[in-house]
Amino acid sequence: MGRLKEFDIGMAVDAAIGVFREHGFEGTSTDMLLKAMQIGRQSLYDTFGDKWQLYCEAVRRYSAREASAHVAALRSQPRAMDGIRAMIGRVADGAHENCLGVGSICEFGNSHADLVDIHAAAHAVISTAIADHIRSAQKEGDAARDLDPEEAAAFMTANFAGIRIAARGGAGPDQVRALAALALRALR
Amino acid sequence: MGRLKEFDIGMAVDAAIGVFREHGFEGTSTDMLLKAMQIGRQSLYDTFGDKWQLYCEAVRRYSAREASAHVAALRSQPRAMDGIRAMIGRVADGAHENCLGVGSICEFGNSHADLVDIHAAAHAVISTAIADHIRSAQKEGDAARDLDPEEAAAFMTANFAGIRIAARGGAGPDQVRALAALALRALR
DNA sequence: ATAATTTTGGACTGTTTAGTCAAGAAAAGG
DNA sequence: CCTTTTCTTGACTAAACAGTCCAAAATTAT
Repeated sequence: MGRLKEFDIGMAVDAAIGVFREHGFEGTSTDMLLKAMQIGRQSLYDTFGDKWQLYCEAVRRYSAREASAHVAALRSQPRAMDGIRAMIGRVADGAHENCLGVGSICEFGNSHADLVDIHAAAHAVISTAIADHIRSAQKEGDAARDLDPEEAAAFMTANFAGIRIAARGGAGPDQVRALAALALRALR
Repeated sequence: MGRLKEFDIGMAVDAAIGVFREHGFEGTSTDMLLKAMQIGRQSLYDTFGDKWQLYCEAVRRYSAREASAHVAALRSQPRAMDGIRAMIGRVADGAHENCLGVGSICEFGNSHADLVDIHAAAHAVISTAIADHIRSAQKEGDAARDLDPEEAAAFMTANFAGIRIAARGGAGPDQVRALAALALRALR
């Protein structure tokens, strides 16, 4: 049944994620990818098809992981509002590293169907989880009753992007934390 | 004293802005620029130096115009908080078109000194204008007293980016307006 | 007019790009 | 052990890339 792959595909995609999130799709050459992934040229094309498919795979893996981390942070606290605080705190703490999701949307918008699907899937997971937590927080008396949970969830995810871009633009940890605090303020 | 330029430099830069804001720097080829700007190759290099300098010029022009528009919206209303509302409303209304400032930060972060300076200049204008208006709104009783005006201003600009990315990611006009309303909510 | 100066357009260059080809190396199944 | 399948390596290709060169055209100042 033939030879086995010498490299771990997950690891290779992770390395590709590292390059793409820093330089975007257009700013990344195949040579950069090969060096970072530590694989040969043909291995890349055999395994992933072409640069675009590898990019999609990277965005997919990144988004899925990011979505799980968001949800995990949400559920890490017994009180719903504390979970929301933990989630946005996690975003603030990691904001110094560029986000592949934001970069991908910024670079391509919704002009590529396959990419749109990937983003939509991750966004659905995150949004519904946040909306649920907003509803719980409303019941627990920590969030305003007049908030629309879906709108509030969209507001949170928009603020993730805003915080990350602020950080990429040079905002320091204190400023980033202040942004997170103000975003939470809109919920009460 | 030699021949005069046949094209208007401002117009040409505007055309370049249109291409750059849609495709980013790396995603734009010189041929795309020449076609959009309707000038010859040599004219581009004589007038602007190279692709990077043209890009910087485009970002500079775009940022300056955007900053003026923000400030104008702020000052369009007698009451400070109404000005803030008008400003974020303007962002929401134009969010369907991609922002070159956001795109530029997303693509290059703060890794290029010249670009950092351009962003810093525009950001300073906008931030101080917003902070001033927050202070006025506090005096007029429309904004919470415990807000730090600089933090609140940074929060607003971060939300501009968040709103624009949400729109680029597919959010419709209603969703975008909801995001703007929630951002304002954090101020009171 | 004419000379000086500058723009302009097109051809050109060397490099980098994404992607392919072909031959050899390695390992699983029989 | 040997065949078959797959992976790996490096050379290769054709196109796109940013940027340059040069001669012709155009316009102002003298």
